[in-house]
Amino acid sequence: MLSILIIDDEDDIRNILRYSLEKEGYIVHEASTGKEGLRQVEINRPDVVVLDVMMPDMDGIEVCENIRRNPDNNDMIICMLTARNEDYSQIAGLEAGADDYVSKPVKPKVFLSKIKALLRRKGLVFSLKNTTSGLIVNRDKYVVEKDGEVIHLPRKEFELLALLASKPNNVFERDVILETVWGKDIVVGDRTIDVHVRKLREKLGADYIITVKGIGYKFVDM
Amino acid sequence: MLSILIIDDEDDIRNILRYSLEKEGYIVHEASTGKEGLRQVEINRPDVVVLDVMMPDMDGIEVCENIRRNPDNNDMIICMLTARNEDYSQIAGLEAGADDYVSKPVKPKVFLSKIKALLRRKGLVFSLKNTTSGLIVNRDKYVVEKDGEVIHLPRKEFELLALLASKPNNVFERDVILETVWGKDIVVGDRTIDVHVRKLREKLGADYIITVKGIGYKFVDM
DNA sequence: GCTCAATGTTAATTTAATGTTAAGAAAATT
DNA sequence: AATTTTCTTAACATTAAATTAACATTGAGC
Repeated sequence: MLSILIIDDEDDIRNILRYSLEKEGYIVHEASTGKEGLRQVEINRPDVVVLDVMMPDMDGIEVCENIRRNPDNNDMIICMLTARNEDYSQIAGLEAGADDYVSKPVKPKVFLSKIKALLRRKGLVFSLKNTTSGLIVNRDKYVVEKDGEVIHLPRKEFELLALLASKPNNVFERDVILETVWGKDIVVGDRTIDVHVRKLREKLGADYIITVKGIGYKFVDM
Repeated sequence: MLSILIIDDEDDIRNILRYSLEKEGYIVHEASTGKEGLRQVEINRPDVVVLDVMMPDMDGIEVCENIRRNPDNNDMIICMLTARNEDYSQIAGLEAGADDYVSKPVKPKVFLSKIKALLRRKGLVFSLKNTTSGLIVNRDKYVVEKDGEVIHLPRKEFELLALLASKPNNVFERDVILETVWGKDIVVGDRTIDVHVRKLREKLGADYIITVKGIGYKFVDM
């Protein structure tokens, strides 16, 4: 599961970001000062750090440089929050080792798409784990791990499972599944999805995928 | 009744969307240019604006910003139409204040479910959460939660409950229920609604649904 | 307290949606 | 090109869900 650390002194911002991120299934940690942020970086080793440039105790740039000073944190994605039109801090931030910046006021949707884009660039996206069910969908290796056992899945089956598992317990309508896994204007027969679901059920063993008749399918996380 | 304004220079697109939307009972207005669109926004004050990004006279982004510039339009839902894979315009659109985007070619069904989802999110339709009664109608998961217990409901039962619970204590006439849950020109026997109500009562336990003899039913929120 | 139309109840029936299978196209691999 | 793997289709089976129909009960208005 991907974890994200938010370092910002404003409670409101932290809450907004936490809300958006958690809704998408990320694990969120918070820090309200630069110092506390650095501590958490070492403790929690987040995949992404969202970092406000302007903070009372320590400049975001400084925090960023501090994080980068440790080579172990090379893979950590750092995204700066800057006040609108602060050209200088954006450049300084990137110079200090940030991967991207988002200007305030933060719009959740924009923010999320940036985060996702960054994760995608780093190849981290969708390495998502469904903790309770013990199933890991590993996009890097294009493989699913079930209790240590590695299950290879063909593309379509993998994409289908990845989609369903991206939001456990969420029902995906057949339309949506078709659009996402098969593509916008690809027309396939009525039974195609079912056959793929069948194969997934066969390979995964337990009843991870539930039919919601008349609507679609969902991946259940118990 | 909910009204929707379509701003797009392509006649075909407008016609397709108009058709889908009107079939669902929305009031549809059209504009073929950005300028005309802005005029109609002020005149008709639609609940939803569907906006093409690429238009000859005025960029969709620009139109979007124009709409948002007026705070009265804050609640207006803006949905962008973008060409396939135009990541940039999607993000730009969201930045400009759009709520969501649909990529072309537009599939009516997908389009409709997005519009409905947006309306739902804005609380314009089906607010779906019945606080006092401790019953949550969760459309994403397509289940009803009662004190933590999840109850799966078949489609018609779910839609029926969702409708009734969308306005607690409001009486829905049988006509209206039929039209909404079953559809405009579907004819079913006299007892069909009753049977569904019976099943809901059975599954939900308490008397959430009250009969108003001669009129219809209502969901009571105690 | 009758009456009757409206609604409740039940179980059988019908329908629509999905499950299953195997065969043969398509794509990848070799 | 040959082989293997993956994907799609089509025919048929199965099941959940929706509907009906027959009969029971209710309650508003007389």
